[in-house]
Amino acid sequence: MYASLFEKHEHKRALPDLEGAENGVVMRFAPNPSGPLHIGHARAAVLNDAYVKQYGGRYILRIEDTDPKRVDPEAYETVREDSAWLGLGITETVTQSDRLPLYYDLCRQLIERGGAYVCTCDNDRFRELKMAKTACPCRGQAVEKNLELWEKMLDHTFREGEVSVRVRTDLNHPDPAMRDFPAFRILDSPPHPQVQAHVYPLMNFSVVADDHLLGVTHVIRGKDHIANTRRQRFIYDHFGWNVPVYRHYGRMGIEGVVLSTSQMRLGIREGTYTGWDDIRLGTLRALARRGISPDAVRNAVLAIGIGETDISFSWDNLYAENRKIVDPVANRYFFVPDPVTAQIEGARPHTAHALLHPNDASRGNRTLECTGTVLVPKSEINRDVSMLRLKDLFNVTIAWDGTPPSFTYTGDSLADARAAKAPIIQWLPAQDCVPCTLLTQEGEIYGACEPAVKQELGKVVQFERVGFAKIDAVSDDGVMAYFTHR
RNA sequence: GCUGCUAUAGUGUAGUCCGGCCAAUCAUGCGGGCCUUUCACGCCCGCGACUGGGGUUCGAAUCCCCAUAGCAGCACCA
Repeated sequence: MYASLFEKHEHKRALPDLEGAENGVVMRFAPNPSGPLHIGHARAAVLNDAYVKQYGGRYILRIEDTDPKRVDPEAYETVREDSAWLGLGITETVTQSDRLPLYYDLCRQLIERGGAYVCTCDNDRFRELKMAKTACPCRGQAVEKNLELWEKMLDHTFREGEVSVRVRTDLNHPDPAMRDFPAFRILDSPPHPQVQAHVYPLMNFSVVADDHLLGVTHVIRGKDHIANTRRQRFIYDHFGWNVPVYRHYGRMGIEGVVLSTSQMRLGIREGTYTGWDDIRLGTLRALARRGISPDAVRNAVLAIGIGETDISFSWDNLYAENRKIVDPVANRYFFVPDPVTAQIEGARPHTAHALLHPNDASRGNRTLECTGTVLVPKSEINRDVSMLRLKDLFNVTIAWDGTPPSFTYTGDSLADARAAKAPIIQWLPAQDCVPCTLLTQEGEIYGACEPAVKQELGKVVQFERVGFAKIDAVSDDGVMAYFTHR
């Protein structure tokens, strides 16, 4: 199922080859369970996914929840749902908080190998020493002493902030970030929602442990991890493990939406946003609600690729991808924004038959009964126009002999309208239409649409001459739709 | 400040490793036209870039040096 889809993309946009991937790969997508996935996550998720699909292998969803401060209990499920929406070919899911004993065991081994020591120095003090390239007193402790202290960490002898496990690296390393970085710390609060613990690995340790244990062969991640990759290298070397192949893509600037989880959460709590799928947010749920297809997100992200340069995400490109997907399937309807009522003199009852899709007559058509009074967009009625063509219906002249202007039927001929260069506009029978609110990122547009739109709940339609819209809710009061894009 | 990375049109991207086939690819965007009872789709035409300066070479987007700009990291976050 995915194969055919993928080949279609692969035909046009091949990702660069990964070295050592010929016999298949094991890759992973490793988000924090702190909230729903957003476009930034989608890049990591889709890129890794694409390579697994290209070379074959396993794709691990690894939920990285080793900092209880950054865990939202609901996000475990949210992350899975969003991953599924994106169409990721996840073959297995692991959660780091389930694996604490594994990390503890490896930590003991690392200490035994002399690759780590337990440090009881004050944080600021250690920092000073680190900057001065000098060893702290703990660094010279015997392995036995370190093991003893490690046991005391585990048995609650120490409290938060009093002790940490450090990886022995190179104190003379030119980059201070490399020097004896921490691997474990104690966190007494808040409690972890998933597990009872107080000793937690830092990301650099748990990532190495899991990448090794799970057999990860290739890692594609953002360049904010370049320093971590170098740090993690020290741990691999202590254990003598094989290092995966890494690729670091550049920073992606995304304008116009909120991406910060804390900002989103705050806004939702305060009522600024309606929820995680508020269309002003950059979450995948928000995109879905607006009618962006997951394949459009995939294609847009794959087109960006794994370049190391910093880029700005292009909504235009995403919309173009989405339009390719949605245009062939979206039914067309009339939506009249900011409507004015026009009574048309001399109009006998007409029935309009408009195609549901202009390029596919087999989909059938919709019928609109005009009895003489119609709704038209206010923006189309101005003194520059003397004649209008109501699309699929007939022609009307406008006379500005008073306020409001008067409308008169002037025949059915499309050719006449063309000759007069009359604008062809959408309209609705005044007696047979429903209120419709179109929600855009800029604000709400009030109007009316065809009653048949109610049957498109959950789908993307095209409001002719307005743009694509996702039908979000229908009720006796009318229709709520989200503007997707033009 | 220290450590490192990157630099092709408005945006994204190909080409850079192994210099000539690149007066630079594709997509998107924008402008114009055709088609069309939508300002959608489709088709055609056009606009638009190798950060700057040196050097090597018969020849440089591609190699070297310098400059500039941007970014990342320097957390008991991931």
